[in-house]
Amino acid sequence: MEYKTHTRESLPALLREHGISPTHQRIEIAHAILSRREHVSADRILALANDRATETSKATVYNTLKLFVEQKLIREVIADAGRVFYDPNTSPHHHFYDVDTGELTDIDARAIEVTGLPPLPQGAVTAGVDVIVRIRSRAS
Amino acid sequence: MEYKTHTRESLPALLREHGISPTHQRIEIAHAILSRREHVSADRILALANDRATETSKATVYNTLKLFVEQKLIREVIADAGRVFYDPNTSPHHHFYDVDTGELTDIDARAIEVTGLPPLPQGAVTAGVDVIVRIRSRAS
DNA sequence: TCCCAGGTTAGACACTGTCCAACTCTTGTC
DNA sequence: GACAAGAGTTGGACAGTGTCTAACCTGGGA
Repeated sequence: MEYKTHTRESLPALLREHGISPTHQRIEIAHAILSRREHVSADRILALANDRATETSKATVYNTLKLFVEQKLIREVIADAGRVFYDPNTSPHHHFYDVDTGELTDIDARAIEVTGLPPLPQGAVTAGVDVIVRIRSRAS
Repeated sequence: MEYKTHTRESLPALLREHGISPTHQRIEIAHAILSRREHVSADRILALANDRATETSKATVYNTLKLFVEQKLIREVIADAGRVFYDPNTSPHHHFYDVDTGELTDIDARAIEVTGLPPLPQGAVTAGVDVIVRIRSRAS
């Protein structure tokens, strides 16, 4: 489970490797996600992308995130109702989700083993196995 | 993993067992979820509860679902961004989620084994482990 | 009967995400 | 460089899910 560090300069090449033509906006968005080890929401990415000069619209952020996910540059994590997190780490791993703070933390997939999965329904194909360990940090 | 069958007549007692005073609306809502083996969304529950004479408002449906979850009468399943499913089955189990159709299916927890969970962060308490196997049924 | 706490309600609101039609930018061709 | 065509971006309207609030109803005890 490794996070690579990316500078704005190395991003265009990375995007191209994933079949994405680099534009100003896409570089800002990629930078917002890939330059940190956190799991960020679309909301937050929109804010981060507009921290610098370039103005990036909400529509572009959503279009771009969808594109990045399709091209496997980032991953979606669904842990919370009504908010998707984007994960810069595409290697197989799972998550702790702190119900109280909304914080999402990685669990190395090599640590966890999921055994005994029943056969899939007829004609179905696995698209991914997500393990989310919900935790509470506050006494409540 | 067993589903009990509940009639409208047996529901008041069940609600009371869970510390919930039974009202017309709550019985309708409980019936909407517990009389079927499916996983229903809040949306659908609202429609089902209003199938019969009693009128039940959106606010009541949401209040009641939250109450039922707190009192462990039903369970929340977060598989899809922007929509929570409610599960009449509270015994430990996991889910297949069909990304194409939105269908949610049970996997008996006894079948699956999750081993090697790393220690929880300081002071944290497990609130549940969810395994969601995402599948695609359509060739796409 | 009256009172009161708990339960319910409509409707306004907030938030996340989608859609659309117009606009701008990039790229390839001459 | 000039141009056209396609790709990308944009604001704003819109949709779906869920929350909040303040007023209202209801039913059980004194």
